[in-house]
Amino acid sequence: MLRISKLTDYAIMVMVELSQSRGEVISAQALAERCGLELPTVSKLLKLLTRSELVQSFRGVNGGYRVNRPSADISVAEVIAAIEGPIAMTECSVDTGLCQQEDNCNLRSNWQRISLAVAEAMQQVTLAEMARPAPAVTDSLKIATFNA
Amino acid sequence: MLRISKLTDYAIMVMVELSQSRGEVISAQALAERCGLELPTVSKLLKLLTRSELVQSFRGVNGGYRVNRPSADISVAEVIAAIEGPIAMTECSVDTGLCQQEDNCNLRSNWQRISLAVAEAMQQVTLAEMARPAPAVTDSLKIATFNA
DNA sequence: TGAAACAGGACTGATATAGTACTATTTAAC
DNA sequence: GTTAAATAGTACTATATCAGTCCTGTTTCA
Ligand code: FES
Ligand code: FES
Repeated sequence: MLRISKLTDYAIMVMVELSQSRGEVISAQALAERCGLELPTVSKLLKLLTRSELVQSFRGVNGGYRVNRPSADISVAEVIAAIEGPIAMTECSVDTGLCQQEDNCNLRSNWQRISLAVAEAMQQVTLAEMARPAPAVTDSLKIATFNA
Repeated sequence: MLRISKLTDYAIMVMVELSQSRGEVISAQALAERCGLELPTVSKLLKLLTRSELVQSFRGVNGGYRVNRPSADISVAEVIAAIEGPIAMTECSVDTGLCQQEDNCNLRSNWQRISLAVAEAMQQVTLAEMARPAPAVTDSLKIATFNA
């Protein structure tokens, strides 16, 4: 299904929530409640998001997490990359020597281009946009995803 | 990493090989050899590709598989969909009621749009293009995938 | 009738994901 | 200083998915 992991999905929810209170420090606990997720899970995500510097953390009493950039400046692609690593459809899209097929196969450069196109598509969607429902997708468009 | 499964990768290899001999019937065994893959694996893939009518199968002695459409008319997206199902980033992109978060979360319509954009990116790449190496991806572009 | 080839499904081992738990560290308030 | 609140880091386990294989049946041609 070419899907993002559940954790990544949660991460988007958390980031959307956080970025709606830009500048405010919010604890993992509070975020978990607002998003309807478990604390340990949210906690794990926030650690990853902190490492990627998408959010800033504050330890100690009254600590928590904060996002500095405006939500319109943070792309979905960044959040995905923070949780899952590089947006790459195959091992070989990231670097040479990683794909088992590399000897027999010269699809590598093409996979790189496809990965790039996918990454760009997701880079154009910001958290600000995610925060409000998009116009419904029509059935005629839906066909493109090869839904049954 | 948002990657396609290995099987899907193999499927593209097989389809590229097959589509380069358009109209010719080739056995699973022969395809396995040409692609450097195991017969049972290739066999499994070809069954799936047949169900999606991307290839046509012929049973019995001298049987095998054939592709009818020109390689320039078959998109990578179709092959992915044949192996993995709909191109959808989240459960809820496919249909309502499938995503656990649906009560708490109104990202659904946005995920649908993103899935659509991704699908469209891959629909524009044909097997004919996959068959020959693409121009190298430059480093400046590579950044878009958030490689380290 | 027999061999070549696909169809369908079932099974197994390996791998990745999801979720949790534990310990250490930092900070503010008292 | 002590305590409590909160994050950091890591390790662990159960589960689900994926990859790969195998078996049995069916079709077709020689
Ligand atoms: S798919 Fe990675 S080298 Fe061909
Ligand atoms: S991500 Fe599926 S409903 Fe929100």
